[in-house]
Amino acid sequence: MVTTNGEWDWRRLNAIVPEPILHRIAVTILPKPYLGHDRPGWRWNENRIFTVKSEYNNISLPVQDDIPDTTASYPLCQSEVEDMEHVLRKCPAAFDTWRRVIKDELLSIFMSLPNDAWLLANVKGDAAFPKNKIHWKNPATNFVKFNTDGAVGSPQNMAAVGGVLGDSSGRWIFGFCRRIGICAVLYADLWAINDALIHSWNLGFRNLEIEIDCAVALKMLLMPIGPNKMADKLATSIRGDPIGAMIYTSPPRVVAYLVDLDMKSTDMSTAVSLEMENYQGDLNDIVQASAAQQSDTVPWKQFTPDPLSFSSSAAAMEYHRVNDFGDPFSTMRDPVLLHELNGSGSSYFSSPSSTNDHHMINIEDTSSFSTGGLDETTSPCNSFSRVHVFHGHSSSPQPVPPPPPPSYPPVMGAAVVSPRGHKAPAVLPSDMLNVNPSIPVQISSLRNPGIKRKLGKCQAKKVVCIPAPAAAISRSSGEVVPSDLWAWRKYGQKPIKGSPYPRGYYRCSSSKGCSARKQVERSRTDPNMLVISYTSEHNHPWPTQRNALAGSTRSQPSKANATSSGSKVASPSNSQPQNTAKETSSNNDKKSTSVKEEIPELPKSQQQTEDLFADLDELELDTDPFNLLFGGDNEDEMQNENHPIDPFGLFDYNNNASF
DNA sequence: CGTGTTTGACCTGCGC
DNA sequence: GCGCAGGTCAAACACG
Ligand SMILES: [Zn+2]
Repeated sequence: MVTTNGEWDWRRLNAIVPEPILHRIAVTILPKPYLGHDRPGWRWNENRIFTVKSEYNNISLPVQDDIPDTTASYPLCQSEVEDMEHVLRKCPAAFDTWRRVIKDELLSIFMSLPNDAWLLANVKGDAAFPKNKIHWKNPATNFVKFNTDGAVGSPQNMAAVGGVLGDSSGRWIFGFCRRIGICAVLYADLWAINDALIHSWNLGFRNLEIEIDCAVALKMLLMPIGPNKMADKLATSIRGDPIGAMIYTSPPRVVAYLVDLDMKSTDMSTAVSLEMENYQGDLNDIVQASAAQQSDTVPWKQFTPDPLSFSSSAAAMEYHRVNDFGDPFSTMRDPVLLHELNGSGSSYFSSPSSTNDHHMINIEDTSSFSTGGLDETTSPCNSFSRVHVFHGHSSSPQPVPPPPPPSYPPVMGAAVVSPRGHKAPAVLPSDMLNVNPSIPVQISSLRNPGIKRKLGKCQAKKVVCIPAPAAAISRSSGEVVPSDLWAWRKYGQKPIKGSPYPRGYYRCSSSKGCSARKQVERSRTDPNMLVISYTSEHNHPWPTQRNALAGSTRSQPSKANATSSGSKVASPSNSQPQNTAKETSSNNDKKSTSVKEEIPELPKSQQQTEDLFADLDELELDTDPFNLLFGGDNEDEMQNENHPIDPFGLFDYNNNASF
């Protein structure tokens, strides 16, 4: 079940192990040479050696096991008291949350309220206890800070991790997210920290502050290092191939908007703080989107990870360069295309893009695909086209050139981590970062300006390749084109010769005189990829108010069934009911109310494998424990308080690679 | 009623 | 000029 490389043999596992188990296996660390050999141990004793005393303690005291179950919720503390009050209030873990949320001067009163009054105050969102906002706190000068988070979603405990890297002035540097499989929140948090450390290392940052929101994970990481300590085991061994990784080296859509505000603002401090306050929610979105979206990248289905990247900074670009040879994820088996788009700030497509990377891709069947505007030579989408890089404007601390990967056995357990809200900057000496050079990522930002673009009328056309949202694919019919900050209105759909998938035509609907257009179609060579072609520029800023959802068609016109056979525009999906995907997300709140655009569906045969992940999109709803805690009250509060324009209320994150 | 999609008809450019 | 293919228009329809 393990390959010669010491990794899970997904081909064999896939044949005999049910999918839920595969998800759990995915987050299970295989023995590594530098971690020592696995050996059986007595779980009830700290040194893993069986003693009668330990067994007596085990059977006589209801003490929680110190190794969290990978499927159940982890024990927040070792307290024997497990009544409601303890769980909600007095448990150190719960208290830590309240301490961060409730204003300091009211905390003692809040915690001493009688149970019913306390509950009532929470349920009603009592104004007597205004909640703190959780702020981004900039790291110390010359430091960068990684804000990491792990989330576990409702179906099957599918977990995802994400992180956002910012510099001491609050600028976005980098972000990532990926789905890791099935595990507990604690494991997800640890994975997130692991990923953050690796990314930081590869970006060349050595003065790193990590902020996590999981006190238990922090506690584990700070445990003394010992051969049999759980902290050592976990902190030094949580690593492995990413399942589906998304890398953001420039702010995704929404954050980019705030970065744009930042650039236009004369009050830098205000703008920056606005920007960073959104990182919190954005991170959640990233994590959740990762869980929901990247389901086609699980290792047992597709033996390659699936990173996406949005580059803005020199540091990030350097990262890509570095990743060509030194990244811990470099064992990814398939080359990854880095599709690069010119642009700056909000104007992602402000200049003609001719920087497609043809160094690492295989262009298949070019001739048959290049029948229209979406010429394959201008849209290098194929099965390897997974990475997109956007040049942004945000500056970042110049990273030191990444040294060669350290030799084993470095120890990560000593990394200084601060719980969210605590300022505990710490230097991570290079030898404390454990980077596994056997798992590099093949991401490249090589430019090839020599590629000539075939343009219709000397009109700049920018082509983006993005992975189609898996959740949408899984549905039996209508799919969802990932929305971006712009409002698009579909005005046509045509079958394209040589491609089984029709092309959708969209124009900007937020401004009447705007000539911006976009075309969306599936890549013929990789149906999991969407080719989005943008034409013309918007002549207006981003819409700050989303149009009403009215008009979003949820069913076909009745005559479609009768006439589709003879229709010149008949598409393979038109006769299918198209309501499932939309209605699934329609019960979500503001995050999913953006305009959805229908895109051609996959053939039935390809849908079947995707159906296994049909429920993953529900991860978007309930994975944020913070929202669960406050029932959305806090979200409204945040919007009203400090966000003159709240992109999170306008745009969803079904896919954040759509610009 | 405003906004959006669907879809047949129409327009345009291109090759022959 | 003709046919083809891609792009656009706009009427009909859907939805809240
Ligand atoms: Zn526009």
